[in-house]
Amino acid sequence: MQSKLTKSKDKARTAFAGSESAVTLESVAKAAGVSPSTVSRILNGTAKVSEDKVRAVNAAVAKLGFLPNPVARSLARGRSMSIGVVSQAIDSPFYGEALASIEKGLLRASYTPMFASGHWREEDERRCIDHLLSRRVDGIILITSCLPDTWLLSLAKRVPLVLTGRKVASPRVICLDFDHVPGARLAVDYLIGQGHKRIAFLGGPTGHPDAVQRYEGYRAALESHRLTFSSRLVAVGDYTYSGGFQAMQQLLTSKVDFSAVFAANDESAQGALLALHRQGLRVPQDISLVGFDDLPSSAYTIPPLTTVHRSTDQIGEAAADAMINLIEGRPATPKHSSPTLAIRESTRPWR
Amino acid sequence: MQSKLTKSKDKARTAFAGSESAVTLESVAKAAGVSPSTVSRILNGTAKVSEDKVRAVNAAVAKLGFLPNPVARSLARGRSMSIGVVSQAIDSPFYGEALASIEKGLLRASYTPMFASGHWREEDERRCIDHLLSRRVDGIILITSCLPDTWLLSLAKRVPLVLTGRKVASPRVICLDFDHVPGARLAVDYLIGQGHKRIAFLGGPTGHPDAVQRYEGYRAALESHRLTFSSRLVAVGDYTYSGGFQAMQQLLTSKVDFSAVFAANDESAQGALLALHRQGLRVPQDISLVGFDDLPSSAYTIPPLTTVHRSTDQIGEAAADAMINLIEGRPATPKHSSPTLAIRESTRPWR
DNA sequence: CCCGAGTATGAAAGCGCTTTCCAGACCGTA
DNA sequence: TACGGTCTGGAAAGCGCTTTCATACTCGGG
Repeated sequence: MQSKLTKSKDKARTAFAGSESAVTLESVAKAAGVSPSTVSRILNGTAKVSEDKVRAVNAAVAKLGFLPNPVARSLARGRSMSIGVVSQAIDSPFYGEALASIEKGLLRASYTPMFASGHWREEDERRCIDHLLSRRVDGIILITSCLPDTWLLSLAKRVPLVLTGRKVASPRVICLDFDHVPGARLAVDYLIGQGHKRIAFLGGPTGHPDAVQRYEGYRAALESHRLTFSSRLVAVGDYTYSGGFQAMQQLLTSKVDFSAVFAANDESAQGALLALHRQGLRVPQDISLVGFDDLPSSAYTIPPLTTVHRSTDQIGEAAADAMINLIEGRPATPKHSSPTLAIRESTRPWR
Repeated sequence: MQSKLTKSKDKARTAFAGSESAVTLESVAKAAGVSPSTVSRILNGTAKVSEDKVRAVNAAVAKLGFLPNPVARSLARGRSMSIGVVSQAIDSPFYGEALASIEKGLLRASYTPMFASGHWREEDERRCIDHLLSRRVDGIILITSCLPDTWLLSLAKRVPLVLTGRKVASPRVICLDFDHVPGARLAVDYLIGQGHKRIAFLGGPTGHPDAVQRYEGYRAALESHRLTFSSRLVAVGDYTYSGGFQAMQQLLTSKVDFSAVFAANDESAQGALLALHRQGLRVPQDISLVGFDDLPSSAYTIPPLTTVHRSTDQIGEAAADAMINLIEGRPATPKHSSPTLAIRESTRPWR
């Protein structure tokens, strides 16, 4: 009854945080008849406080709908409880998913993510890192940075770092392997297993670390099956639809012979799909195609795309966990699951 | 033991903030031989200060590499210079683009966006609004909220709001029209202009404000051309690929007759595309299909999708500008550009 | 019954910046 | 020369919280 009423009201207040226009820790202290320090101690569990005071304070907190001011808290503690997440494009389909899972992981530990995008430009990336730093983030997660290692190393002196797609040795840095090499191998091995011998590679932007690793995986797979590599079978895209489209066209006009294509990401693959279609080539009857990333849309292309799948959920949460462990001084053991191949309808055995 | 504890704690602090520039406004003041207040005044331009002191301070700032601590600043000013942006899914292709442009617009005015996702669930959305509020954002941009108007109205009492896809009358709220109705009309008008008479509608989730408006546009277009509406021509999707796929299948198995389909968003349309393909129906020869949103991928579907295009850049920046104007008390005049139809290859005249 | 070891709690000192308040310098005018 | 007014810039009081330091107070052993 009474309690029920109070409860629902409280909930509403909290919901709007309307409660706190002026409710401070001090007012709670006054209401509870204790000192601010005691309230703080109770709220943070930083010291033992007698049962009755705890009750009094909790009651006051509930009654006033007190919500600690994180800004003041940050200032006092010297930590902002927010961590910067810089990716290259917040609106990229693949990274979008990863960001969503980072958000989830961070929030769970009550850190707030601050997203920023580097747009594949060193300068932009540097600028937004500066911005995050000025906002006093407690750590930065860099999703496939394009900055040089040395720069990152010195950045690590200012703030703990989690980064993907590269190895930088520092106690304040955790590197997450995104399995580009084994993923690419998986794809190409599969094609080879299907009897394909002449497999083209539709690469990502040169210099882009991910792209380089996927290329390496492609070459490694060929090599381990003793298939000769030919640079004529390689076309450079830029990870976009249009890049994939153009690269495919180029491959087609160059008259090289191939029966399968491994595209370094799904966006390229989808562009390639259209280019093939325009040439009257059927997938998979004439050409087999494998992508990388398993975008949500890739299950709905025509035909549905066979592609390398990684659990973005796990990736993102691993990144978030790694960061939190790093910050809180716990040992960080980024575990990760291996990539798998989502076999759909864009591939078939050769001949 | 005791010492060990202290030490590890110390280390932890260093890890967070310790190593970074301990250069504060006060140290700048000292270096420049003036008082902190003067430095603050110069930095913020809040009062007139003599030329020589300005020079001295600027020199000191440059020399020490002083970067004001935004946390302290927020606490003192009572404003955080950050604004909350809640969308339903940070990883949705369409909203992703909008978020990117909001980020740009906000950053330009040196506000920081704080993104959060509601996942189309009232509860989640409420929770993340709470979170943003507790972080003391200066305003909140809600991209197609699913919360009731009354709730938003009372939220507006706490914090200025910019919201899309609905009308809520309040001086502290700016509503941005995302042109769902005219956009949908555009699409359907086009199909009608092409001679189609039986046009199916592949809707979004019921109750979703955007979806409702797009549906309205569909009906309005039919009506204005005196085409009779039939509920049998309407299938409900959920804005996802698979939803579109299923809805299309349902439409197909229901044996209604139609020559064209208007899908309420591109993801649905792409799902529908596959469903049609599976049935051996060709687009556009057998069925014309129009989408909505013009996702980057939509130019690369097979066939490339005719779809309603809106300038996400402008939308996002308009939202950002509106928010900033609202906060800074300037009159906000959200201007917007009309949607256009990107005519590609998924449509053709009837018969 | 007293003394030292704990312990629960309050007072107060920050965290780094903004802003109010006030004193002194400087100007013009009578 | 004196007086009101205008400026400039320093001192200091916050912003709301954490944390150290100090102070009563409890308890058990000698």
